[in-house]
Amino acid sequence: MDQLTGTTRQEGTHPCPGPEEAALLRQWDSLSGGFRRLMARLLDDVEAEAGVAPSSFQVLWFLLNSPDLSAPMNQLAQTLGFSTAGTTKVADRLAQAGMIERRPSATDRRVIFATLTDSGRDVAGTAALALAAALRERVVNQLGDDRFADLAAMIGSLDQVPNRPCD
Amino acid sequence: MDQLTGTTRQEGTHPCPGPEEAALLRQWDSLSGGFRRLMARLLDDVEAEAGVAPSSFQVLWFLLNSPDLSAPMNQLAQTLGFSTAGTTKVADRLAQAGMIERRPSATDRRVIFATLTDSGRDVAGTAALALAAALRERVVNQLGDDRFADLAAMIGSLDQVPNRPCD
DNA sequence: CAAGATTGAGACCTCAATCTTT
DNA sequence: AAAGATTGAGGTCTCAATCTTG
Repeated sequence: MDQLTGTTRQEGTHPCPGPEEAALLRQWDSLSGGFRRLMARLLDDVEAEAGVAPSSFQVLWFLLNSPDLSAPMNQLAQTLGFSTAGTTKVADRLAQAGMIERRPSATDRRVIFATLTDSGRDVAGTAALALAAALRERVVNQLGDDRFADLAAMIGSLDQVPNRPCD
Repeated sequence: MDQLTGTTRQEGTHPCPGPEEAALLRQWDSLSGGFRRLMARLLDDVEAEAGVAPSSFQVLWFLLNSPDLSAPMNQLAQTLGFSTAGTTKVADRLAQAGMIERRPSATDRRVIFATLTDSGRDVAGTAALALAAALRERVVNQLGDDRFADLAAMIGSLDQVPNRPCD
């Protein structure tokens, strides 16, 4: 029994997690699966009410909270967690649908600003209301306000970059 | 102000969430974003150590915990949360890589069993150990055992299907 | 050369249609 | 019919390469 890894490893056998690791992994399975299903239900609600796909909605909501209802492609990629290439194509679809417009920056001609159109503003608001309603119904009402806040705080505490040596 | 929806809706303006909804949505943004980034880091660790993609790992791990190291395609689709079509192609890749074999069922000739090969068993074990290690380092050690259990329990309580009338 | 954005090729999943078996 | 599995077409994202600007 390897004290460091918890592996039970014998000659001629396969590497395999011990009972402690197995229990941990099963917990993680239900956690990640549950979160994935929850997310899917919420986004399905949004798509049913506002007719907008998840990644598109994330862009619309970000722009709705941005000054002048616009932001450079760069920032959109960051909030989406997408590559810049993927972000370009999300923006293509939104522009094709008439929800955003592309405007080159005056100060730095490399950057392109995405700006909400009037119709994009409507869709963004409608979708946001739909998500908020679904959240209250499916999450906050089930957990209670404080446990929901605990949940958000726990995940947030895990999201700190551990690669900042000292600041 | 619409007491029911929290919308501030005036003539000639756009639908837009009020301050309460906006705060809720921002909380959700950081929650879902944090979870997504966490998941990505864990699965990157697994892929770096065992060279196996997320959906493939999920299948391998499920088979490793199944009797006779095998399960029908049907069950794989359920645990993946994929369509049966998508599951077929994940199995195609795993079979191509020599990690699983397809065996038709003796009792019901519609079903196909996916079975771990010897090499698949190795990869599954290695990947599981890698994920367990990453989980301990990035999650359990940060949160503590009980808060991690709380987290899993909260998400689990949200995962009950609300469409079961009475049982 | 580095940074921002885009393009094309490729990987992965879904939907609709199909085939086989029950 | 209905259920299990597969196929082909289509949509979405990533990677590598490219182009432009700083």
